[in-house]
Parts: sequence; C-alpha cells; structure tokens
Amino acid sequence: MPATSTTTPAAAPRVPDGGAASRQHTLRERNLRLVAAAVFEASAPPSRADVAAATGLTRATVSTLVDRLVAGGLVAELPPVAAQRAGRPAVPLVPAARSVVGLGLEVNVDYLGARALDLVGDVVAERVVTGSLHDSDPREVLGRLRALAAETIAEVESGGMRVAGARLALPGLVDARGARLEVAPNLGWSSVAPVPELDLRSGGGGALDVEVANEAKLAALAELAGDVPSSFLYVSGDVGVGAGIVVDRQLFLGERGWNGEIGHVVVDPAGPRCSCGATGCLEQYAGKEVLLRGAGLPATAPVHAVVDLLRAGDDAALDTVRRAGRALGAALATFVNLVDVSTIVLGGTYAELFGWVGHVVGGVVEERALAAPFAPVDVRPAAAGPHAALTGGAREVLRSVVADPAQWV
Amino acid sequence: MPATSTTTPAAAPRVPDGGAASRQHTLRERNLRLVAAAVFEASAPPSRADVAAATGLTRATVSTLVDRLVAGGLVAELPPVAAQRAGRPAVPLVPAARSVVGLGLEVNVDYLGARALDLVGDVVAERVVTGSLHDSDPREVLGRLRALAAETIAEVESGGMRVAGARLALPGLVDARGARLEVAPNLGWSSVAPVPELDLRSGGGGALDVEVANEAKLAALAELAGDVPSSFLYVSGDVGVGAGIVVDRQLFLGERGWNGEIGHVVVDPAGPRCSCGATGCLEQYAGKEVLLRGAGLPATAPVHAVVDLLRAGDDAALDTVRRAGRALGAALATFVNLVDVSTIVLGGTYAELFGWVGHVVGGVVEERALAAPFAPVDVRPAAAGPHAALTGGAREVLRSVVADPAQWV
DNA sequence: GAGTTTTGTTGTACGGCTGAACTATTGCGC
DNA sequence: GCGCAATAGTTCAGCCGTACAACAAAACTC
Repeated sequence: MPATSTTTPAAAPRVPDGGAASRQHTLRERNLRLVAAAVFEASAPPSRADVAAATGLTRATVSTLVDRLVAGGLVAELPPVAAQRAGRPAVPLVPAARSVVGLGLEVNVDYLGARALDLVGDVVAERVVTGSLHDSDPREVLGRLRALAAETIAEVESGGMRVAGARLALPGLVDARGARLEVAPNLGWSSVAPVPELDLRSGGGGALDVEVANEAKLAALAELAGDVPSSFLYVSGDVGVGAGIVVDRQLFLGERGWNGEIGHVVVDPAGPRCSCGATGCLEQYAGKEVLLRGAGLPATAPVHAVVDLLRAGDDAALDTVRRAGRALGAALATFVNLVDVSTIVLGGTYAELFGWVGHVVGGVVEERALAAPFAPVDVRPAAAGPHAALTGGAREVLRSVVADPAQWV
Repeated sequence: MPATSTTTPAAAPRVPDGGAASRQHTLRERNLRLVAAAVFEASAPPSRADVAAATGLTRATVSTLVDRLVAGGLVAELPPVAAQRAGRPAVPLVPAARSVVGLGLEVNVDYLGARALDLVGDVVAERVVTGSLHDSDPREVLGRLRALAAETIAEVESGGMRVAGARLALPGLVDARGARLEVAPNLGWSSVAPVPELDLRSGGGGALDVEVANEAKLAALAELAGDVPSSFLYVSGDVGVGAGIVVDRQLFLGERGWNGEIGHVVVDPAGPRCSCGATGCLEQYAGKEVLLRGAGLPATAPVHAVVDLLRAGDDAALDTVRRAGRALGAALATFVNLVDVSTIVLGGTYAELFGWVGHVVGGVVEERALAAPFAPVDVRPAAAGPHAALTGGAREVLRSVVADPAQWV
C-alpha cells in the first residue's frame, strides 16, 4: 500500500467510477467492466474459465457477462481449439474486430486528418491531408476536417461498424472539460469551441460524442499500444514542445488539463527571448524551427534533412542537436524531480533524431535527477508511427468503451 | 466530462477501490463509504434524510448504514432539534468525537513529535521534543520517537479511544510503498526502514498500521482542514524545499512517490553550486540557511529573526528575501507549467515571510505561467499551524478510516 | 385537536452473485 | 472401443442488499 493511495494497483484493471449510489445494477456494470478488461488486457485470448480465475468471479457469472459482451459486439468467440490436455476445449475470447470503432481527429501545423481504429487496434479507415495551417482560419479548417471526418464515418458505417465517439487533437491549451481550445500559438487560433463547429453525426443522425485534447497528450496514449511501462512521460517535439504524463496507463491532466507545457521551462534565464515573453525557454533550444535553422536549413525543411546532415557529420547540425539535447535533458530532469517518472519517451522530432539526442538527454537527466541513484531513468524513442495523436485519440475513445461497456450492450 | 477522466468529479466523494470482483457485500461497503463521506464532508450536520438526498440512496438504506456507523463509533447522533418548519425533527449526524484517532509522527531536523487527532479534528494528545537531529543516528532517534509514540498511544487508549494507525513524516525521499526512507540529507540518514524499528503496538498488543511519507506531502494534507480549494500545490520551505501536489483532495505522488522535489529545480545554471551536484538549484536561493546567512544571521537562528530584520528595514535581509522570492517564483512557474495548479500554498519558512515574499512570488508566477492569462494563480500562506506534517499524517490515517469504514464497524 | 409535513422504520419484491449439481467435450489407459 | 478423469460451460435454488411502499413518530398550523 502506498503511503497515500492515489492510483489503483499497477496490474489490476482500472475501475474509475465516482461516488454514486450503488444498486444491484451497479454490480453488473462493474463486473462487466472487469470482465471486459480481463479479455482486452490479456496477453493471450482467455476462455470464460480463465476470465473467472483472473477476476475472482464464478464461471456462472462470467458466462452471463461474456454472453452480454458478445451480444453487444465488443467481444468475439474464436472456434474452440483443443488444447493438448484433457477436458472440453475452451472457447477463446478476443476483442471483436470491425464492430465498434473510435475516431481520432487532428489539426496540426502541417496536416489535418482522421483515423478510425477498431477494438483490435486495426486502422479501418483513414484520411490525412498535408499542408501548412500556420495562421489559418479555424472555421474554414474545421469545415475541412468535418468533411474528412464525415467521409471516414460514412466509410466505417458502410462496413457495418458503429462509431463510439471521437477525440480531436490540437496543438495548444485545451480546457479540462475537453470543450474549448484556449490558444494554439502555432495555428494562430484562440478561444475556439470546435465541437459545435464540427457537429459530427452518425449515420442514424445522432450527435457523436466529441472531445478535444492536447495533441501531445493524445500522442502519449498511442504509446500504450506497444510494450511501454504503465507510467511514463511522453515528449512531443515539433514546432512547440509538449508533453503528456501517463500514470498507471491513464493521463494525468493536472487541475485544468494544462500540464506538460515543458516547452517553456526556463533552461537559462540569460538565454534568447521566447515568444511567451520569458527568456531561455526550452523551445528556443530544442524547438523544431530552431533545430532546422541551427543546422543551416530553412524553417520549413523536413526533419529528415537534419538527419542527412548529421549522417554526413555536419558540424553545425551536430552542435545544434547536442545543444538541444542538453537543454532537453535539463528540462526533463526538472520534470523528473517535480513529477517523478522512470521512463521518458521521446516522440515527434526527437524520435527521428534519437540516435543523436538520446544519449545526451539520458546523460543529463541521470546527472540531475535526484532519484536517479535509486532508480535510473529510461529514455527511449517513441514506438507509435506517424500522426500518433490520431491513433491515441481513437484508442482513448475505445478505452472509454471498454471502461464502461454497459452503455454498448 | 474531461477529455480523459483521471479524476472523479470535483464535488463527489472519492471512492477509490480497485478492480476486484463485486459481490453483494461490495455494494454495502461502497454505500457505507458514501454515507460516511456525506456525513464527514457536509458543511452542517445532516439528518438521515439529508444523507439520502445527497447520496441518492433511499432513506431506508441510509438508515441501516448510518446505524452501522453509529454502532461502530464513527458517527454520533446529536439530540433532535426542532426546526422552525413542520414535520418530525431530524436527528443531526456528526463525526464521533474521541472514538477513533489517527496518529501523526514526525522526525525533522530540529524536533520530533507525535500528535493524535480524532474524527472531529481535535488534538487529543500530543508530544513534541525540540533539539537538533542533524547527522543523527536513526536507531537512537527512532527509539526516542517510539517512546513518545507509546506514551501518546497509552494516553489515548486510557481515554477509551482506538488508534486507527500512524503516519511517519520524514524530510527525505520515501518509496511509494511507504516503507523505506531512501535518503534524508539534512538528517544524514539513508536506507532506513523505520516501521519495524518503531514496532508500534496498540494496548491489545496488535501491531499498528504505520506508513512513512515525505514531510512536505503530509504537511500539504494538513491544509485540507481549512478552506483551501480541492487542488493546490503546497511548498514546504525549511532547510530543504519540498512540495506536495494535491489534486481533488488527494496527494498526487507520481510513479514512485518521489515527486515535488522543487528544491533542485535549476533557477540559473550559472548560479552557485548545490550539494546535489548541480548548479543554481532553488535551494541555493531560497533555502532556510541561505536566507539566514544572506540576512547576516547564523544558520541556526530562528526564521523570526529575519522577520525582525525585515520589519526594521534591513537592506541585506530585504535583498536576500526578494532574491529568494524571485527564484521561488521562477521555480513555481515551471511547476505550474508542468503540473498545472491554480493555487499555491506557501508553508514553513515562506509562511512566516509571506508578507515579504508573497507578492514577489505571485508576480513572477503570473508573468511566467503560460495559462495565467486564462486562469490566474492564487499564491497564499499556509493556514495550518506549527508541525503541520503531524496534523497531516493524523488526518491521512483518519481519511483512510472514512474511506473504508467497513473495517471499523 | 385534526390535518399536514417531514423523519425514520418495517416488510415485501426484485435483481445479481454464489455454489453445487449438471451437461458437454476432450485425452488417456487398457 | 470403452470407461474414466479432467476441464469448460450451463442451470437453478439460495442469499444478500437495495428499492418501494406503507406505516409510525413527532413536530407545526389553523
């Protein structure tokens, strides 16, 4: 038991659920979650008996709950396969493919897109359009996103699938309710309420549940698809530098959802002036544009061009990247001291440059993090592919489905 | 609804509870918590009917649950008082006084002590012994604390009260399980397991539940007794500078319980060398000893001596405190950007110096926190009295009792 | 003092889980 | 090939805790 238990035990499935009165049907909802979690988080497809053993429920109860999940299209049965041991062969249970999907949406500085994932984690539909959206008009851009999303929804529904909801990733400060974008400097947007603007509807005409979130935070969730530990810090390096804190496989958002603004940690008060008004912010050392310019490239060049220079041994590029790595390491050490994470995942620009910045960042963190002597900090590149926030957003929708299956059966 | 719900709704009582199978008696346990929370968190003593309205349970159910809490000595009934309106007069329900107590223990640099609080929040027993414990022997000191605690427990039990458990506050890094102190530089302790050393027992001879926690974190919890908001950052300024992050009235501990080490945020890499190895750490600007020396006082002088100098308009003292305030403000702005809190409570040294540092800290934070334009950050002095960690530790024990009353009825 | 209003209690109904018995389907030994 | 053991999944009576409704208690009102 932790001194003050704020998180559920690491291994157990999470059952959030607030302080509402518990009636008989509350039992059913909670156990339904438990059974769904057992099926979705198992390393191999479990049988009903396996689920019973894992959850502590009786096989009788598990049977009725699994039947409900199967009827609701969240779980599927594989054909019974005879094990090499005696006894009736078990029916393996797996997440149902192509039944319920989550929709990830994103508007970022140089693209906008939509991606639909099913419960298995497969991409069942996707639309991405590239192009600069620097200083763009929110209404116009959201209109285009709406068209993309509508196409994606239509494609998914024509395949007989249901869309459970959507998450919109934006590169800026989003309020904790997931309704309002306060400001996105690199888009030039401020005070936007994107949800009514998008007005997404399912084929039946019902309004779709859409929530907005910060791009780095949703990208962090995409990492959970891999073999990342249950708690980590994800750093999304792009024009700005943002971060998502994941504790026990869930985002820690802080009081109002505005945490993780690592780009404006002051690395050196004597450093260059930042757009935020302060001096020596991390972004002035490790932001994408600074990296590109430091390597002698135009601010609009792709990051891969820097990699080419680094491979060629270009001194300016090497110096710039090393400087960025040290600054990033210092900011991350501060982060580790304040928030306490043992794993740091470098995404975005830094994932591409990992071969050059990884050890620099790791070294500085190891040196400056107070707890490093007792528990070393692991710094690693992101595993999720491009447009990670699309995947993370879709996954987040699906997580909410699995966390409350009662709504879907 | 937050984009990703990691915390329960602000107002609702928190029901933690992991992913275990739910049976019939789980309902009872959960509703018992709910009812207990309704009684303990109400602004005025509620009747059974009030509790029913607040929780959504029926009066019938609430009656049986309240009867159980009364029988268990957690809740007491006041004599029915006739309201000015029609109807049978209600029986007001209040936390039971002098029935169950929590024990707060602390070893700090210049004192050690024990404090017992009952469910009402009254101090029912206390022992504090001052004296320097710099570079002390853990076994010897814990032996003295054990004697203090045993006296306190005996006093409480002779009054017919039960001790529900204890929390030991230490000024250092404590592991997340609340069992081990990794290092406490200012005590000169490292790798100590204080719980078996203390070996606290109740009068019946049963071992007492004891958990260890960081001093600043327990002190933060003491603030919850006042009218502080449900989420805030508490800064404990002493020889070291520590912090406790409270989100929705609960400590946020990070992955391993080592967060909040704000004393080693780098304020200026060109600054003085710190004992941790880095340069320009906050502690070198705003630590108690630096403040005292900067004001021309010996490092062992009481903080009040600085206040006297400030009142007298002493330039060295004013400069030192202003410099400390700016450094603290910069570190806290970083904290706000990374963790997102809207209220900062300054405790320890800074509470005493608040009249001089408060506005300096507030100004710098306002200037450097990204979200400040949308939601100003409130900087205020701590309200809890001296030895706040003792109160916080005792409160934490009581919180665990109220959070799981089934064990106590 | 009868009607009204609100509190708290009592008894019945119902939903959901358990546990034990039962059926289904395999492997193994002879 | 057949009985036996083993494992998976299903059926059904029993129990527990809550809801609902009726009731008792104790005030106020006119």
